[in-house]
Amino acid sequence: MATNNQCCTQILKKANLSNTKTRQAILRFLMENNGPFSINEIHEHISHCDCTTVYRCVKKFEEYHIVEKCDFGDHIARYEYKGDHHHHHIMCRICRKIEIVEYCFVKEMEKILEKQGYKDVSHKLEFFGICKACQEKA
Amino acid sequence: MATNNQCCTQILKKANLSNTKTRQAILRFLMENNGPFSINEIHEHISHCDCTTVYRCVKKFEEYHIVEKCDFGDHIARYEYKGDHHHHHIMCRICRKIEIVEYCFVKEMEKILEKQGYKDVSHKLEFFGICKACQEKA
DNA sequence: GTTTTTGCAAATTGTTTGCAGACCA
DNA sequence: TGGTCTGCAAACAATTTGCAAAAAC
Repeated sequence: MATNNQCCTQILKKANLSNTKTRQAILRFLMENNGPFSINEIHEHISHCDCTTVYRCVKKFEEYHIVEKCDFGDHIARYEYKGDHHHHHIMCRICRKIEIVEYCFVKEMEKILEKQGYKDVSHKLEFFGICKACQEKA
Repeated sequence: MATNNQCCTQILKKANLSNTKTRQAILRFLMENNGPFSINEIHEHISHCDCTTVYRCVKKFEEYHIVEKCDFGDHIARYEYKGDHHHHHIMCRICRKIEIVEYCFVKEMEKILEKQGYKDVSHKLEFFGICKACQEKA
């Protein structure tokens, strides 16, 4: 516990973010539990803290690349501690439970997930970049 | 024009959806213009029709697999006519312009998109399925 | 003529903003 | 002490819902 708090402090310090109790609590929650969490899920696990603060903190964390925002197309932003290894997620279309997917090629992954017991697997893949026009403007 | 309307009528009939002017107009707009469009974009191109109706129509269309919902993580749902060929999209992080991506392997695709002039290409890939627990409940 | 769809207004939900007081450096 | 962070309330924006009138079958 002490070690985890120290770890959070280090991360915040490294990013030049001030080290408040709330920020520590949020960051620690995200570090100790893997998988993306909604603002409400984070809020429920942090004692005495306003939802607004959670919004503001995770936004700051995202800005400093400490956490990553995930989007599953249900209008709910979810945030995940950005560990060192690249992975994707699978969400159950019914219960919304999220699990981690380690593999990294699309069609093959779908097959593997089906072998693991998921039914009707599909995926959403979107790319983001900066287009030529915007590069020239900048 | 007449042909397109006939085509829309056929699609609606096939899905057992009643064939109203508004539905025809929305479907036709989506069929004639490729790429995903937001509710507002659709609404702007349809004459004399309420936004609510657009929401309701595209939802129905989605339910009947006539259109597909796309999500780029900006809290705006976009809908695209579901043609026969599988593809993905790339959105400029700055101007939000969306283009179609034909290739289908992630890391390779990023490289190809960079060669085409996009900068800082990244992607979001999420899977959806029905988990074992939910299969058993059903 | 019955059912479905539409338009309008109001409600809902996730998220953001403004401001005064509390906390951190 | 000076600047940043937090809590609260109010604002916002995308989407949904309720209901009566209009259109489709």
